[in-house]
Amino acid sequence: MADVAERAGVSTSTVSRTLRGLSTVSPEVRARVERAARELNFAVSRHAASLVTGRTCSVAVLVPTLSSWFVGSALSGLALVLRAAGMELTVYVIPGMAERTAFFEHLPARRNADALLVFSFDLTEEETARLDSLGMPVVYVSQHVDGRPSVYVDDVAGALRGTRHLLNLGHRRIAYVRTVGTGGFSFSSQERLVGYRQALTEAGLPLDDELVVATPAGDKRGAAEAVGRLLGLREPPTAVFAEQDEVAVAVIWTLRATRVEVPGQVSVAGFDDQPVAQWFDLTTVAQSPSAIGREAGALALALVNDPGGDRRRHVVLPTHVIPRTTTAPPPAPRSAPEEPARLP
Amino acid sequence: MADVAERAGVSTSTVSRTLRGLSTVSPEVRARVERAARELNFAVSRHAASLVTGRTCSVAVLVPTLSSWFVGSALSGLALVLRAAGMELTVYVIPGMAERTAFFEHLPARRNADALLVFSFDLTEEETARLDSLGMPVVYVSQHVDGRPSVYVDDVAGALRGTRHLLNLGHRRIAYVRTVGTGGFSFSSQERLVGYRQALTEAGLPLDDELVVATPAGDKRGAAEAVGRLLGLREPPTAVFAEQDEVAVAVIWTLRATRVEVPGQVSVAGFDDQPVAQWFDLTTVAQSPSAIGREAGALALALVNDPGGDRRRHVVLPTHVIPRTTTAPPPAPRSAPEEPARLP
DNA sequence: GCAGTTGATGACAGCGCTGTCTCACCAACT
DNA sequence: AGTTGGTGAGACAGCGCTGTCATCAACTGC
Repeated sequence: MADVAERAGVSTSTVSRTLRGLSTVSPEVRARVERAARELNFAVSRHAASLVTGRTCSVAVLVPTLSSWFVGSALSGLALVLRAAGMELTVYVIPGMAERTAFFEHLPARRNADALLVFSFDLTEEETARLDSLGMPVVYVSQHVDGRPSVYVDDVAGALRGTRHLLNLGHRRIAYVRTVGTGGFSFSSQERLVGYRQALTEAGLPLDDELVVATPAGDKRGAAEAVGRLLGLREPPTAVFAEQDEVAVAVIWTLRATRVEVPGQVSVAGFDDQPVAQWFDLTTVAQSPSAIGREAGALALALVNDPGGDRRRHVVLPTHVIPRTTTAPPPAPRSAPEEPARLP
Repeated sequence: MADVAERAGVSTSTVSRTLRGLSTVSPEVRARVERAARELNFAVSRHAASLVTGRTCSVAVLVPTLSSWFVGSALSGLALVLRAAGMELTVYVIPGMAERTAFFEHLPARRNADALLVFSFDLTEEETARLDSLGMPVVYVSQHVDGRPSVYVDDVAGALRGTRHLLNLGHRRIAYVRTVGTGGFSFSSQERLVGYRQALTEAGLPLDDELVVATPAGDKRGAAEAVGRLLGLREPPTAVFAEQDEVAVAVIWTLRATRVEVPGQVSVAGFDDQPVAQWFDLTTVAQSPSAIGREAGALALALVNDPGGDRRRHVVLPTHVIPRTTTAPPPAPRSAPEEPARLP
């Protein structure tokens, strides 16, 4: 910076003022400084600046992985908002328990970021308390944490609407496929199941536990097993609502491999509207992870700029059903199809 | 840090030494300092430290998006290596041309990272020259840049092997589906096409331009058109090699919707081994983006620690064919199937 | 027993900025 | 002419660390 000052024939103070866009610099001087800075390829060191200002101009995020559609999309949205605000994005990836423990013990984000966004962990009380001690705004993404700022989609309403869509088509036996074993990465499964049940109750239908099966996400064999169980029921379902698109796709795959027509004999709907849903032309409940990222970013920035802001604010994002071609009215006869396999 | 020093009854120098794990601290003092630091919830400010050491302990990456399987997986691998080295990860997302121009004009990573990893952009000469001026190691990921460290998979060999797999099954009319319009995000399409051609030439087959069609990635309609063109040929292909799994899946989808059996009538192979390939049981050429990320991270760290290291080093990663159930020998008669649609 | 050596610790400058205080200068007043 | 107020610019301390040097005690060996 001293070099720039010398070249422009001013003091470092003036260079600093110019580069930060402060108003008390005359146009001629400003031009001189800017030219000198460009010629010397000068960029201020954020680190040195943050030492004085106490602001790091960067936001940290804690994510369980980077290779998931949800996290990737949300971070893309977040990055957009941050760039607009001149903030950088630092990512802490915590794939397992060991890393998680280490993170919460050392809290490396402390003093190295202006805010922290925590993605989809089922945090313990201790962990949230630990984050409180960070002394910076912490925004919880895709999870509700009481009394702390959170951003998430309305999973209950989404599953409710998705199930209603199937009910409106005339289905009365609607199965629900849960996912299990996502390893601390909370996928709101509880909420979505609640929405499903609510829709059935609303329609005056009984809650049949036989119709709720579970499978590990992204595991074809698990899905096949779950589907087999459903088809083997005395009164098999005419529709399946899957907690995630990935599972819905696996279900469709299995059904078609078993020569069960989708949607002719069984309708299938998913939740998320991942890209794969479009390839499969899958009826699904769409959420927008990039909107979640944007909202979370905006909330974090607001809290950074106004530390006295309301830290109990929750942002709940909507979902909407996208009807595509994997759902249709149930087969006309409505007799229990003991023999589900028959070709057209 | 002064607080910790006071509490432990030592000087700040000793605290610094202890917390950095330097050896010249007696065990008793070390224990005292560590306890004091824990009690006060103290963590050194990387920013202040970097001001003195000149090292930021963070690595920057430049990516076109975060919501792609490849980038996400590679970053996960990278994050792993960086965490092991105590480095942080700062992400610059450059989704469009405007952001790209701004990035290369201001080079915000300057002095704020120890190294930069550039993902899959088709950089101009000017842009690489600009990055050279950064004064820090720059590693190019998933692209070859002459004279600069690069990490990428051997796309030519991959496509060669993938095509050979189809040849070995007995196919002689093998189509290639390229992707277009990925907007500055280089997907090595040229190299893969080269490998495909090489395999055909090797087998003594002619290069028929009719058999090479293009479609936008992830666009079902484009894929349908491309498939339509192939099926409409006087002598349609018995196998399709797609540049990416996404495209392969779209091709299969279209084929099956047109009542063409896969792999009965037409075999389809992809490239990447994305998760969707497993759901479809798609034969594909597997690459490991997380290995790319790990290698790139390791290379960057090596260059940071040894600035005199060989900056011309290229790391080329292997691929391997995963035969699954979308490829099979061509239909026996080998007559030109004028009427491709027929059910079993 | 004393110079030389080793090991543990403290004092202090300074990394590259920013915020505050100060000052020179000029226009617009009494 | 003298005073005031406002504006643009410079001087300087200090943010929180680290690296260097100085210090001092406890040894070592002749």
